Amino acid sequence: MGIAERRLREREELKSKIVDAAADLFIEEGFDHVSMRKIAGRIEYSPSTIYLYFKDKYELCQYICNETFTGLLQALEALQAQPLTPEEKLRRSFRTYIDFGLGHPQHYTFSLLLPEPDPTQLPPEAKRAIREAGMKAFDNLRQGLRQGMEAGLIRTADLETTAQVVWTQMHGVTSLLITMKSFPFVERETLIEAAIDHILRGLKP
Amino acid sequence: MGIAERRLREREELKSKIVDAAADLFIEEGFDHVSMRKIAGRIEYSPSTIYLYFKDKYELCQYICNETFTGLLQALEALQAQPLTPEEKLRRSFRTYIDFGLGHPQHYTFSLLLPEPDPTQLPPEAKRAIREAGMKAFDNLRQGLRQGMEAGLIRTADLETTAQVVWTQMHGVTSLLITMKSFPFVERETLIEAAIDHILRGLKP
Amino acid sequence: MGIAERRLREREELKSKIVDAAADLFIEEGFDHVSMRKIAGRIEYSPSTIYLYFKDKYELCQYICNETFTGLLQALEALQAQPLTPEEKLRRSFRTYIDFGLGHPQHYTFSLLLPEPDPTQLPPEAKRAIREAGMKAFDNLRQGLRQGMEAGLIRTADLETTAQVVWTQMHGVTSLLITMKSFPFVERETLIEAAIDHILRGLKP
Amino acid sequence: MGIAERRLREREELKSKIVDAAADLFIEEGFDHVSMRKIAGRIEYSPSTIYLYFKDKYELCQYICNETFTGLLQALEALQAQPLTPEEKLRRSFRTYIDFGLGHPQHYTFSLLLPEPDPTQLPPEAKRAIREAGMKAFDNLRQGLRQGMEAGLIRTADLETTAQVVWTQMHGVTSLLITMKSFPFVERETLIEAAIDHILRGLKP
DNA sequence: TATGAATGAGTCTTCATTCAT
DNA sequence: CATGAATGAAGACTCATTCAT
Repeated sequence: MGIAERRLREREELKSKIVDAAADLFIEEGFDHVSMRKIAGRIEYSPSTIYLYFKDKYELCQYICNETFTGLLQALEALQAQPLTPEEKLRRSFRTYIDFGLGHPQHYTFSLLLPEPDPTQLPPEAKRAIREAGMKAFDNLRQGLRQGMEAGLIRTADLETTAQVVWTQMHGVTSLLITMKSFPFVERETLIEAAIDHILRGLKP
Repeated sequence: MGIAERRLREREELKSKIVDAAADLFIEEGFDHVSMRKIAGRIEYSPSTIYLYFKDKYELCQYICNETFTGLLQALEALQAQPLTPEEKLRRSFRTYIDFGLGHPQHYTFSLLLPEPDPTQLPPEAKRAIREAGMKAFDNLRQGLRQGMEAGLIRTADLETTAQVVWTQMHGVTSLLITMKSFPFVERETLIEAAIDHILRGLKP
Repeated sequence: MGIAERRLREREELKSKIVDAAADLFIEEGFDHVSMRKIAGRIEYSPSTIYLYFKDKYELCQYICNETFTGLLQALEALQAQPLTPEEKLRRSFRTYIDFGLGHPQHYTFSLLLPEPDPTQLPPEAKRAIREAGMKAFDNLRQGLRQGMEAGLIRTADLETTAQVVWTQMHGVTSLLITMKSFPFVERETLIEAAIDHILRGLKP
Repeated sequence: MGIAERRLREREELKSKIVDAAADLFIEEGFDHVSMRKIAGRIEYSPSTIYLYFKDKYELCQYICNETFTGLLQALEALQAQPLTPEEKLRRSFRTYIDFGLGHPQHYTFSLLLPEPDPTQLPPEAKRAIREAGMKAFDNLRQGLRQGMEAGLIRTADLETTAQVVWTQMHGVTSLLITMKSFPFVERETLIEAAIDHILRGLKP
């Protein structure tokens, strides 16, 4: 059985290698300019090997995005578990969201920045799967805001609308900082904190 | 003379056709998936014909973007000319920006949503040209905020930071509404107005 | 009739312009890289205008080559008319040939350097016409050698063979100097004179 | 093992096929008129297959030329090893050079006949590589002449100039016989021998 | 006479994918 | 399990040429 185990382990390792190489390339070159050849080249395997692990380019993408969005969700949930004031939780979860986006720009882009109808031509089913984790993260935000309203920290208003507005605003900073690398933004830290302050101020009762 | 005029008109018409077809395709498929062939096919001309009107794919893009950004700028400037209170001007200019983005989603996308390093590999010079009009529009926003601060309508803070934050927030709604067509947003009008209110509230002294 | 004359003159002038521009481009870029567009662009006329003067690219070429070979022939004939010793005539006609080639490298190339079967795909009839003048020039050489033999300046041998050998040798210097621009030849003048000396020495009785 | 061997052999065979087809086409149509498509068509493979064997058109060319120039060099070196008188060596090396050119007309053309600035637009580095073997062959000639001078068989003169003149003369016969297929040359063997005699006579002390 | 418009055939090249081994 | 070979479709772009005006 040692043999079987080793085989399995090796299999997982190669899959990881593929995913990592692909993810790096997404970041460096963007989805459309990542080719199976380039991925294969980077890990020094043949292109056809990738097809033993992923049905096609799209499945590979889907896998990558799922994998990292799960990361966001976990970070947000970990936050809930911490002994913080609701306000602090809120502020920190904004920051977590933004940092996540900036830390995984290509996945963020892939899932939230690309316009529909889908320029990547991902099969709809794949796309749905990719966005699922995003939805869960959104849910987390909604819960946080609800608690804030219940605690009187946040002016009462339609929860869903409020959550969506807040989301758009977090997304605003995140995406422009990714997108407009060459824009002469003020110091990044300053901008992010100012944005978060602005959002919170807009939520005050 | 009638002849020359007709020729010119026909030329303009075909140019329009090309631009429209290209813009549509950008919307439907994204920059990287628009090919000269596809554009040509859609208008039932030969691919080489397009080259009589645009030097290359990049020039075509640049043209499209310039064309519409100019539109935004004009709309914003028209607003300044109107006899409105500074606050009203501000609110309306937010709305104008958002509506513009939603009304020209692909141009907006093309100019503001695409991540860098540039997946389109537009020559930097072209990119710069495209963004110039955007810059002017941003300038317009900055002036509006300055007036607001001077009039005491807006809490005093670093003008540049404030302008950038506000921009990210307008961009947030605009881009998510474009990007996430399938997300179960609340009624669009409600969301936009809530977002603008939220931004303005965050600006209050 | 003044009008008709002017028209004719203008026609000839434009034809000249075309031919000159084309010849320059041949020199600069070589036959295969000269396009009708480029020629037209250089004289600031439209490509289709050229077709009013030449049936196609090949006819244009043919014209150019004929034109300049005629020049070689004239130079050689002028030499015959001069009061020179047969030996001097021979030496000078070698020099004339070589200088002509170096002075019109592209025409020389076009007519004498291109391998057959014809990479330019000139219709055979056109090619024949181009080479006709070359033949006349060769004839001139043959006569010179015959006179040399008759005068006892040249070792007697088969005239045709001798003429052909001499031609290949003149062609050797000429063509390599054109072809191998980057080869570290000794000083050009030295090389040419040495080559001519060598040819003449080989001809001595 | 048998499998791997067969694969390797098949690979070499296809590579040969490509090279042969390309070389034939170069001969028939000239560099500029050889397209990857045509090569592929001739061997009944798809164009993209060629790219599995050669990076691009230039690499293919370079390969072809290198391959045959190496042949010239070897033939010349083999000659040096033979127990011949210096004079005989000289005469035979002239003959070897000429025969080589006539035997590989397209490679000869490609390397020595094409005018510069380069109509083929080979990247300079490729061109350099191609010409290197040619240079070595020239060196071989120079050594032969030096020995001849030292042995008193050849009139003493500047070695470099002499070598270059001799080269141009060998090149003269070779290239005209390639180029002017339709010229009414005297019997080829006669011409070649006469040319060599002529060269040697010119070298006599 | 001159031209602007248009095109079809052709250029090199890249890529996702399949298949036999 | 992994791969090397092969391909067909598609990519941007150029060019000689025709034709109506």
